[in-house]
Amino acid sequence: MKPKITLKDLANLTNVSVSTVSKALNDSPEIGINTRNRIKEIAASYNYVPNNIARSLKSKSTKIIGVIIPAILLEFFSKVLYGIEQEATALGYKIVICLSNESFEKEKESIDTFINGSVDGIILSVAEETQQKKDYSHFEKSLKYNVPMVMFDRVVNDIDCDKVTVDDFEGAYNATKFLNDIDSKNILFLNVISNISVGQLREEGYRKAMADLKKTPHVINPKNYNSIEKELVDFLNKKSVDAILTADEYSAVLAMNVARMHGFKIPDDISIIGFTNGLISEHAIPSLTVVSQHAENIGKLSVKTLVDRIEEKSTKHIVHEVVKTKIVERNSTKKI
Amino acid sequence: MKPKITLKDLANLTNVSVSTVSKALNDSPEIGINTRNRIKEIAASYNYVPNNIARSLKSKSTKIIGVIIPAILLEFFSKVLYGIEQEATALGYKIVICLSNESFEKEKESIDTFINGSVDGIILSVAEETQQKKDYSHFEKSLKYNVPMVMFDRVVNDIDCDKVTVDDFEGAYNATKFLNDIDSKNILFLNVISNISVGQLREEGYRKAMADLKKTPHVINPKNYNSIEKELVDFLNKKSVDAILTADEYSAVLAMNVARMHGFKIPDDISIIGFTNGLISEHAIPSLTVVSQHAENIGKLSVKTLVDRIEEKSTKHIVHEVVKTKIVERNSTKKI
DNA sequence: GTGAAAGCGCTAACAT
DNA sequence: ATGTTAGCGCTTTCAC
Repeated sequence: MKPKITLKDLANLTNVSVSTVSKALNDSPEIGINTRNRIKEIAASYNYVPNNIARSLKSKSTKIIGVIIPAILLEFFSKVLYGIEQEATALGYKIVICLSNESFEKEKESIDTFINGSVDGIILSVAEETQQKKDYSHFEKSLKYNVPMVMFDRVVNDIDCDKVTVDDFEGAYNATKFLNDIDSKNILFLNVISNISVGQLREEGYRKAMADLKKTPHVINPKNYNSIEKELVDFLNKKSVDAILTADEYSAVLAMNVARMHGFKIPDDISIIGFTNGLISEHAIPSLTVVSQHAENIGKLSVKTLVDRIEEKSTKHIVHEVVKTKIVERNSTKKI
Repeated sequence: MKPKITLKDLANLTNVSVSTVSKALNDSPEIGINTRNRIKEIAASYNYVPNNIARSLKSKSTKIIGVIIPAILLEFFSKVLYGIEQEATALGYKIVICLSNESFEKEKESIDTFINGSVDGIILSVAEETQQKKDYSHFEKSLKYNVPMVMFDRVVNDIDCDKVTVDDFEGAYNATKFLNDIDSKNILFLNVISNISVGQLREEGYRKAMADLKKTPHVINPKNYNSIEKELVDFLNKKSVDAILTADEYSAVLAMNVARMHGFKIPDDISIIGFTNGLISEHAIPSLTVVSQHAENIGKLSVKTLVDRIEEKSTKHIVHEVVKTKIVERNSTKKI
């Protein structure tokens, strides 16, 4: 990569000082309009572009937001990312992305690379492994370094930073009520993600709704997607079920297939609702009724919150924004 | 964001000079082992982290790769991104991402923000609008600035830079042969993306295969997803068709549904193959046979190619890597 | 073994 | 209206 032209080069070329060139290019009124134009022309003809690194060093601001997400292949996160990028661009920021791939170590390393001055702030969603280890020292570290940080979706309550979450509790609560309203008698909650915060919140919302409805809750927590079929079949053989709420999207599709293979008609015999409004819900047959988290909005709101903090427009208090969920009704639930 | 501790602060704290501190922290043998350790301890206790911006300014290398993709919500691109991130991390680089959202202007702006020294190189896939306008001046600009660049998937042949593509021509050629091998008589090519390079290449591959098979090619080019149904139905009513190859993934699912609604059994009456191995292919019913492009590998290979160029390990010649496609056989095609 | 000094490219306070 | 100078935080050559 051959050296680019610098202010100094331009100064030589134009026979003025570096500062004059700098001021001219920044349209400072200090410089006469004619020299200003002359300098600009020469700069343009040499394709001059100011070096951003040098600027950042001087201004102590990079206009870059560091983003750490657990997985890009989960559609939810790529939607959030879409929102983040849009809002960041609108506010004049760039984003640099690290993927933790659900690993504690990678998350920690990512934090380290962000607190060395290369970003103005951090947006992140906590890795699964971190939530299990409950080791949050790296977050505390980044706070100690005074790098503004906002956590979204998967957050750690003990960490004193801005947060943007989805109302998982209420979303599950409402979905349960919804199933009840379409006359479901026995509602099962299928939770493969009980190891992460959002999974737990959704389960609590379900339990609360069942309690309010004076119904007995039924929950199964398969270890992973492979064990769903067996556990679900076992349960269906033991108890009668006419509605299933799942903590994620993919489980709902699997549950639908399992139920159908065992002779249930959907939605006539069993209604199914999943969490997350993604491609596979839309294209499943029948299409899946889901609790939508407005992923894009979460991304946008995270950026707004962070930038407010960076530019110190926001109050000193920690803010915790909660994005409301919405039920998107499709064909996996009975119409009444 | 309160000021962080610097080398200078450390120098005061330890009563040695800045350069001594710098050398000590970088484990220079010039510095005595005892002072070295003393300084390191103090640095650690003050949570010292070297400022990366300053380093970059000095070293003229950022260890950052700029990535410009047309859309993050297309699964193909998020898979490529996954590959890019993995390989970049492995080679000690970070990535910063811009989304062109298929817009010429955004793509141009993104290039501008990358050629100001903030990245060591650029990886990109060309926006749809750019391919239609055929205005490639911004790419020429970035080349003039000597920023290494690699284009992947959607590339511009006229631009003199490294490229990584999928063998779209061969992929379509092979898929057509595959359909012929399972005894399809009338193979239709459904192409909604004839406006971008890869769509054209796939169509050419199909036409070549049909020519080699001495069959008459049949192609329909709907303007968008909404017009697929009508055009396809019109065609099915006019001609007999027992196999459909589509230029993308989503069209294949739509085609499958349209065909079924019109009384065709899949795969018994019509076999269908799509391009791109994504979630919806896997979860469609029946699951879809596709031409897989190995998105992740494309990402990894792009990074390797770029880093070779950045670190000048590669020869001076432009390289054009071609990733082979593979047919993933599922249930939308007849078994023989 | 340690330090002084220059310089990466830019900005801005302070001369002139 | 233009130039001089210092300095952002770091590395590195050269001197002691």
